[in-house]
Amino acid sequence: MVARRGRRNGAEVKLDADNAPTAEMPAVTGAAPDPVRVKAIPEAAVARLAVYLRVLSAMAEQGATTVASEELSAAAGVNSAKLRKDLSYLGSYGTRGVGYEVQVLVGQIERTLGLTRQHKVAVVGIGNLGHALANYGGFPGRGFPVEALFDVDADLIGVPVGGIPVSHLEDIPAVCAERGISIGVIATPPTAAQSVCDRLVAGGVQCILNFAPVVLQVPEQIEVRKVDLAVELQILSFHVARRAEETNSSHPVGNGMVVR
Amino acid sequence: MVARRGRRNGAEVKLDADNAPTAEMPAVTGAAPDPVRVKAIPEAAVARLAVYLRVLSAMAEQGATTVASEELSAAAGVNSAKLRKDLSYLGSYGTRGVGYEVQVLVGQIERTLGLTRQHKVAVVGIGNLGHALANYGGFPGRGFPVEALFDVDADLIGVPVGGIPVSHLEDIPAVCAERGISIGVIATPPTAAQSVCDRLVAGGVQCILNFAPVVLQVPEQIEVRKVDLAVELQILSFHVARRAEETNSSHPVGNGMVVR
DNA sequence: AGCTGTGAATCGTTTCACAGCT
DNA sequence: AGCTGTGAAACGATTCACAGCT
Repeated sequence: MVARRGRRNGAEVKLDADNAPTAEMPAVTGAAPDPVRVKAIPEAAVARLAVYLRVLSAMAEQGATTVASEELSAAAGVNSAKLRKDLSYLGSYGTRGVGYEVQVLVGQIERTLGLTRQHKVAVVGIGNLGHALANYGGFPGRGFPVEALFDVDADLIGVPVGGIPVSHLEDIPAVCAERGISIGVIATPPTAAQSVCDRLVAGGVQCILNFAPVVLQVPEQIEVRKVDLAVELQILSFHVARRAEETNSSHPVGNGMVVR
Repeated sequence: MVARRGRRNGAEVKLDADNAPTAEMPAVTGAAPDPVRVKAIPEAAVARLAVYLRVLSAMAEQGATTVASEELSAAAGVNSAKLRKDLSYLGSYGTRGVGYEVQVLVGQIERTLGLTRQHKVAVVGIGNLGHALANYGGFPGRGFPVEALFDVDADLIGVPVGGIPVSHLEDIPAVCAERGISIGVIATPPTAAQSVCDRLVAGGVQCILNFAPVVLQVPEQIEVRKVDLAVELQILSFHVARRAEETNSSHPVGNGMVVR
């Protein structure tokens, strides 16, 4: 079966934990009533689960009780094989010949994504973007209440935005710790981002969502996700350029970029 | 290495025989005078090029003239092998034994990403987020000037935001066509997003950056990128949950009551 | 008859490791 | 001696295709 190959000789050995994406390993759990443990879900699948969840919630609201992979996948913009594979990471919650029960799926995805508890959010940098984020007022569906706001601007300190008074950057560690913030959102100018990040970490936040265009340095147990407007636009720009090049496939060179 | 490239990076037709379980034929059949195209840059690499570009620009500002892969990769948060591979897609612009010339690299990346020309942007939905985006005033480094704003709200029509007067959603096609908008940014509530998207497409935009939590349906030549706050937070939530599970690996924690 | 769940094949990305140039 | 450029190996994600359940 899974042949395991040695590695030549190099640094770093990544302890090959056997997580074949589909294997029924005899979990070491004793007589656990609930098969919760098992294999890791691929990162890419996690992102899609969040999308499925939204689509399913919408369907539930419209009274759907069951849904087939074909239908759900179409609504989520993926193909059905991928959808089924993704859902299979959760366990077997579908009914062959029928489909999935919407409510069951919603529950399982919420459990898997850790949405059965709240995650308090702090927003740092109350400029245009931070303001917008703060006013979102408890991001999506209640699970992510914004409970702290920070900025450097003296004129803003104490002013409530979306119901929460703004505190000073220096108080990040204390306030985050005190309020039990678990997610920090950085919406500051790039120059301030790293120091803000350090303070958030000092305050005990576990994850950071970074809107500032900088690569943050964090201790390895902290999870960081980055949303970068400039990068998104530049990727789009690349595609426009590529399309233009393709359409008038007349000037293949001009600048010396050639076949490899 | 005779890999043959399909036309497009994403979609592309399958010309694969969908039968013989183990039979495999030397793919590529009638090779027409297929022009040898420039090797396409992997999608994943494109996103990183944008990051390298920013880092390089910062280095240039501080007077650096050359940089080695080790240094640049560290600053960009990737490893050096990946960096070198990514840069190799642009061509050979480094000097063995020395490194890369910062200015040369900046120029090549800009050219590759299509940043040598401007891409006019329209922002639709002037709520909190749209307002923030509009005020960015010509996104990153001058290459993406915001030149049109739209909303449904009658109170907003005509009011200038960040220097540009807001127009009505209905005028999207006409205004976009007239001003030569190439990128549309959707910052509306989810319910409006698809219709806005259709109008942007009608107005001739080639790419869409979608902040609304919906899966957009677009003609295949339109490139869409999505930025989804809820999804980002839920991914972070997943990691918090997984870490918690790992730390206390024994207790599935009963069954949390929920919130959502 | 229909649809899920999943091994196996395929495809894309990352990493290794070293030849080749400076 | 040092650093790039790159085949090839390893890894990871997606798609195929069908066995197995309802």
